[in-house]
Amino acid sequence: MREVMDVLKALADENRVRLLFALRGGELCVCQLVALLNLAPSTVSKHLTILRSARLVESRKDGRWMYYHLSTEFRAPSAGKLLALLFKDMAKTSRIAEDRKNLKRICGEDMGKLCRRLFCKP
Amino acid sequence: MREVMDVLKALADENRVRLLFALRGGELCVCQLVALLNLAPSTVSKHLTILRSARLVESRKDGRWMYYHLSTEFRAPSAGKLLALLFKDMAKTSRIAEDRKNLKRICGEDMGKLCRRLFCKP
DNA sequence: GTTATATTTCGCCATGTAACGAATTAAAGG
DNA sequence: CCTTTAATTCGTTACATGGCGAAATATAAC
Repeated sequence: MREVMDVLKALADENRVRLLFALRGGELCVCQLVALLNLAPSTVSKHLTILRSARLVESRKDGRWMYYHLSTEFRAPSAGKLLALLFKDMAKTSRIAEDRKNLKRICGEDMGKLCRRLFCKP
Repeated sequence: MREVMDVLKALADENRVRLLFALRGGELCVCQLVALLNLAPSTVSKHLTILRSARLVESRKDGRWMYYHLSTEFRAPSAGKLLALLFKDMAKTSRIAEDRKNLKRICGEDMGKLCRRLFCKP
């Protein structure tokens, strides 16, 4: 029961659901996810840790950058199917549509500049 | 997004998931659900309210008794499928197995006695 | 109508969680 | 090496949530 509850608890926060949606298109760097949610890096990092503990995402380090992607294999049985269902349901909500638009712009930006911007938020 | 998040938040508590499981077999009276979870009646009532706001359960009043059952139609798209998936995943966890056993016993008991027991917990 | 009974609502407390900024770690680049 | 930079961990704060018991509500039984 613990494992499934971890998944359900991980899905109970809107920002984490937005992260999962963003990652549907492929792996993304933490700085891009920070730009998307417009939250403090430390906050986003914590959310990603929670998603990873629930086995919903995996990470890969490339130099200074950390990339996150959706888990290919889920320990919790059929969490993948659950996500697929969720994605289908929510794909058309306004917030997700907005995110998709923003993400397109963010992915077009230079990642160096993006990161520099992260550290001088007033 | 709000509607789906309501469902996900409702599913993020173990006791509420246990309630949903218990209701799979058909409608149950509040007092039976209280006996199952072994929590204060007010607490169980609150959980049921949350499940109802998420449109996961519906209620029916019969005299003094209030019966709850799983929603037949879910406002949040495919919440039903989501539940089905969940049920399939968790049916074999020990806690749920234990609940199933207890519920069988509880349903055999006289409901009047059950209710009387609720109000003299030390 | 008064009492008993089943459930819910309310007020409270303890714990959990999301957010931030500061400090820390890890890897490049000078 | 020392600095810069990307990400995480830590410490704190504010707010959400789960739990209880007491009071309120609604219905049946007397």
